[in-house]
Amino acid sequence: MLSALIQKLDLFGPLSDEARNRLRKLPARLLSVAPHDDIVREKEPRGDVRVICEGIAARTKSLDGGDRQAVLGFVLPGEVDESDPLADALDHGIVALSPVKVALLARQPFDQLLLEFPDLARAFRRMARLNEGITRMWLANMGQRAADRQTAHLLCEMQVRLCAVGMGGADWFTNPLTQEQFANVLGISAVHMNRVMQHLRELGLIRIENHVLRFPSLARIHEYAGFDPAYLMTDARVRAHEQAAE
Amino acid sequence: MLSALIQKLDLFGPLSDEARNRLRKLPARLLSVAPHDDIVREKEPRGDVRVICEGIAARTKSLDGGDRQAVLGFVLPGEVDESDPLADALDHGIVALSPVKVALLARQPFDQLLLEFPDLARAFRRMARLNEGITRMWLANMGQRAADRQTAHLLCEMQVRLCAVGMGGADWFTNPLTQEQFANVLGISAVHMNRVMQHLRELGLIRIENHVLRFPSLARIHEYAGFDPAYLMTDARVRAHEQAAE
DNA sequence: CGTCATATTGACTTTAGTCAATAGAAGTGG
DNA sequence: CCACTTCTATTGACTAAAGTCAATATGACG
Repeated sequence: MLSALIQKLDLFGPLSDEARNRLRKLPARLLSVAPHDDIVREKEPRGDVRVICEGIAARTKSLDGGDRQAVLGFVLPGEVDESDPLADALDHGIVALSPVKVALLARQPFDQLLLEFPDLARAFRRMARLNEGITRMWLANMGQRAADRQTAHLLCEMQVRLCAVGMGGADWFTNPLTQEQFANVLGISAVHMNRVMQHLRELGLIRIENHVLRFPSLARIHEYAGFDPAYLMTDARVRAHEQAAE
Repeated sequence: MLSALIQKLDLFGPLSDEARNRLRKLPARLLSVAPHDDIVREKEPRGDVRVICEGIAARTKSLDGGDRQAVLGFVLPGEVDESDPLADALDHGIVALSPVKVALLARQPFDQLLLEFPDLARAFRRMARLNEGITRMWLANMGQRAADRQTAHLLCEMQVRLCAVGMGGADWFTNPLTQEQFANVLGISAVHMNRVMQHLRELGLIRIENHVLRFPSLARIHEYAGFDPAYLMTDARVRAHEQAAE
């Protein structure tokens, strides 16, 4: 049930077998959530630790008394509801974007485990730090540039991240989002999102068949988007992993 | 020299006198930086810890090979260059927005001090967490809403934060930024920024004399901006402080 | 007094939003 | 498997927001 989490943590600092086993044995319940439903409501008092096992969710913050819902980032399989599992509370909500399976881990034994295994706590902190970097990149990407560049950048990021959780390959990924959801993430209208997608297709930067989004040329869309995957730390994590394997 | 830092840390978790003294005695140099000059360059290898003592700086990320420079957040007096002082490196630069005085603390003794005084480390972590919350709020605020609301929101935030470092009062602050800098922060053009400012003045939401920006009615601009100061944790910090004083 | 940075204005272009309608795809019950 | 509903994608026409270019004030300061 927690294999996605364990696999991901492992990339951030190899876990001992014992930590791994203890994590696996934590009291947990599995929950299915339909797209558009809340996984954690904003301002909800801190409860169980939520681990996304399957599907994709988004961190959201509602504005203007609920009129708009800003998307702060994605939560992918293997990630937890709080960027820092030791934080007091969540200042934002989490909503399912696709059908999602969530594991609920009892808070108390979880916290206990982090105290017992500093390596585990460290892996979580690193994961949190990666997410902060991604948030900063989103902030830089959005608001500063034209919608088509933003979109291209987002797609590049999704390719790398979804690839890491088995939802894609070297130049493609299985797209879990509707255009309306993309629009919401970037804060633009759905109509405009549609036109941007067409534009990217006309430029030959993306191709879509079924729900597979493919980049005819990685180099070209990276260039167009100004995308440098360094901030996703894929390399560093792979390196860490390889070291661990030795 | 480090009084701003110590005062701020104190709000996040009262420091022992010893921690305070040791912090004060760290090997340090003081540096003056002119507006527009770099305090930390992006991708610069990790060096001394920089503490802003006076003035205001911004975290920035350059896009499209240096054409644009996105602003990720402010660094105010008492804050350090890295949100988490234990992080490996900085994924962004820091540039002075006004004349700034920076203290450079030798990295090694600083790290050592954090290990010796877990309370100190904890205060830094809390400060980092606050900054993450602010970044998320910026992400939500920008990109989603019209420029005049964004601007109003930013001004509300600045009032609270600058007030906390002695650059303002209950309904005003000494504005350290030019309109061009504001425009850059919000990712809009300087011309549009100017028109937005005029609009806010016409609405009676702000008033400017010399470099003092005043809100004729806190309630009205908060309402207009959809601003809720909770994310700045001013209350929590004040409470923590009061408890400490007992 | 002259110079430089900052703020302001006007005219015009581009980007994105809104409204409304239509076309396609996917899913459901019979 | 088909008819039907519903969600998703697409299009056109029009409006509003923001950018760009260029000129002109306004102010701070040596």
